[in-house]
Amino acid sequence: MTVNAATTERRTAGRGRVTISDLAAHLGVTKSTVSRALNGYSDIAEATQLRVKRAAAQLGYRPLSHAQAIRTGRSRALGFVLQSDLHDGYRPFLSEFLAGMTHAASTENWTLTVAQAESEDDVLDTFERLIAEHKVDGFVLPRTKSADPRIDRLRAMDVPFVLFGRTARPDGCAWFDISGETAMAAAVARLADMGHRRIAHIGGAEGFHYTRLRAEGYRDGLRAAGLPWDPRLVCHDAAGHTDGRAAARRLLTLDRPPTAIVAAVDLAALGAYQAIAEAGLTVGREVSVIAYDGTPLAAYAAPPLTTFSVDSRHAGARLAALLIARIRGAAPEDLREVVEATLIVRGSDGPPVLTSHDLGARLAQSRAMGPLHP
Amino acid sequence: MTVNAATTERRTAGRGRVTISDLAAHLGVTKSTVSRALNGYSDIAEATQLRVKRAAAQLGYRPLSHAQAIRTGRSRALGFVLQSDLHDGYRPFLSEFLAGMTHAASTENWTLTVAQAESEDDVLDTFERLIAEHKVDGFVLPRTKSADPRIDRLRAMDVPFVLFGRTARPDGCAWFDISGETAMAAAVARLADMGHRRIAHIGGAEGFHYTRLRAEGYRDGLRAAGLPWDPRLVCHDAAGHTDGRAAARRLLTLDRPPTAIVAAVDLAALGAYQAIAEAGLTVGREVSVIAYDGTPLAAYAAPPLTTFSVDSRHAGARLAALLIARIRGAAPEDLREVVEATLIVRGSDGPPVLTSHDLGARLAQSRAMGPLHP
DNA sequence: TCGCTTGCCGAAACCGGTTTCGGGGGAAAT
DNA sequence: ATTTCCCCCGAAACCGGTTTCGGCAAGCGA
Repeated sequence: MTVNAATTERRTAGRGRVTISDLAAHLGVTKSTVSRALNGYSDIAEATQLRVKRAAAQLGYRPLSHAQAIRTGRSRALGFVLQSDLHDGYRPFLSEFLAGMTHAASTENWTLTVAQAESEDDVLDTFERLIAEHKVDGFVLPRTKSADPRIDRLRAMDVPFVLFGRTARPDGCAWFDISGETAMAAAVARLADMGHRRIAHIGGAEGFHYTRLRAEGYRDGLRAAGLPWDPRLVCHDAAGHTDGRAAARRLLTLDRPPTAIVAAVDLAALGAYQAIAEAGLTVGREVSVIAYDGTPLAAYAAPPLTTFSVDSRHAGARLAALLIARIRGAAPEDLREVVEATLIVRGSDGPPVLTSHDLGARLAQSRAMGPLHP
Repeated sequence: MTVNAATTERRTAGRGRVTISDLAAHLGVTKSTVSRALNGYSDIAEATQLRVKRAAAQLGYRPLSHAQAIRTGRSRALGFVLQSDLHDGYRPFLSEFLAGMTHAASTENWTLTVAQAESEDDVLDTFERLIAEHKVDGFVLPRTKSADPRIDRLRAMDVPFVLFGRTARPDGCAWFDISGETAMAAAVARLADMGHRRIAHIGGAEGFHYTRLRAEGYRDGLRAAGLPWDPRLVCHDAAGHTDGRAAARRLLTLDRPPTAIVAAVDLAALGAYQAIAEAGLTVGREVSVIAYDGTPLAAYAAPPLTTFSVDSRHAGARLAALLIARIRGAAPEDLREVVEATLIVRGSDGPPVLTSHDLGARLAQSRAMGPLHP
């Protein structure tokens, strides 16, 4: 205290921030002691650790992550790169998702840096750059594909990452996901219970693993209900509104059309709405629809869409926590979580008012009389 | 070259990155020379600067922004904090906006770090924290209010910032904005040209400056068309679908109801759609609707919504560029841009099929007969 | 009593940059 | 020919942390 009185006088320049040297001088120890005490090194006496930590809290000392990074190579930053050539630019959940990630990150005093890339190759380059410049310590990968080049690259670079979603070759991967397969199966079960016998599936964009899982869930649901799987009832690669409309149009020209549709994504379902209306039918009566995503606007469709809601904010928060754990060295096998989506029952599903046979007849008749004479 | 041969041998450890020392050794100069050459100091000979820059490019040297930050206090990072208690959680443009910001930032080798706060006070605390820890050098402020506490705080802290939107007291502020006022005025002009004489306005959420500007634009449009401004025709504080529906319901109970509605936001317009349908009317015939935002889903409403589209990506890019310029010392008065929105004509507007008087009579009659007998 | 281990902490190097200071050397001035 | 000035650049300190190394003192057994 007496010896260090002079150095204690040294005023902190930068914005009044208290540095590790200030803290050390205040305590009458060296900054190396402070550093090791705060980082919990065992060669610092328990009592000293407590004293240092208490003083740090009291003086409001927070280490500069940049300064740490230069020595440790770790910047306490999570990376998130969004790929903007993915044509389904509609992401109402991004805001919630980011909020979850940054909230969870900030509780550990980590930050989130987001980058952007034009193409898949550009994403990989961005990974390289961000890692080379130590700007981030790991990545959260949204929208995982069954075969995902990003995973291969990060694995090769030995850079920590976590998936939002699952993938075909899961070795070395940590993830958080929402079970689209059980949701789709539950949707089929619900419709079968209502009396539907012809239930179609409009699948999501090809390549993404969730599309595969949801299609499997649809199949599982049929099997559990004792219904046959008919390839004519499943449509592939419907990413958006237009695709969904086209898919539903095709389904309604079938000899034995479906009386219910389970869509992998809300947007496709909303497209199907339009096709159903064009055919002179009413959603929720002649044709039931259940979808997945919980898009807010779907609540205002006519009729309001019955859909599975996902908690994007919670997903973001879990992913951030998992990634931090992964960076700290946890094994990826221990960092895998899958939760259930929750069904929001609204007005687009109900018992069939027509059998598939009668529905087919009615559609054939209206086609013969022209679309404007139902 | 001969003297430094030994030091040149020193292998780079960290991930094979080339450091300033590597580059200096390679060139046979000191790292101070390299640093000043790359930063364009005038006390380095032109020829040397060229030689250093060439070698840096060739060897792929990129300074570690952390290492720079510790001395300069600048981290080459833009801050963006999203406030998650803003109930209008629907932000389909966030993805585009972020893409624009990060793209522009990365061309200057800057990054974007996003944070999150639960409340307005929390936002201010987050500002303090991010600045104190030198994590960002400035902020982009979305959704500016007429009186915005964030602006006051950042002004007081003397931290650079730019607004997405304008504000009531613009001194010291830089901004990028899209002119909602001219858009609203153009909408009124368009409708007046079609023959509408009673044109209503459904205003946006109270407090946000864009709401005020769009309301002014509506008024300007009326004045230019020689139409009177009637307070009964303007609704306030409609942030979302529900508010928009309520507002339109009220408008349709007026003695002389509007034959056209200009909505400040798409969501409110979509709510109005529902109220119009409930009243047994058809959007685009008895009641025209023009809105603002360019929400993608509005293209699939029935009828497709005529609306003003904003280029969120461009906005993000410009804001990033402006903020970087601001941080580098440009005067805020020189960093103000306002661009026009572009009208997307779809199916929700057209000449009135009924006068306001006749429409009022018809609505009164259907109210008397009950809502189910139009 | 002595030597040896062990616990605890200080001194100093280090990370990768930036910035200050000072001096060598060539050109212009005397 | 000498002085002066200025152009360049090297040497070293510095930013705020982390980590290595070594040494002092207390505790232990012999």
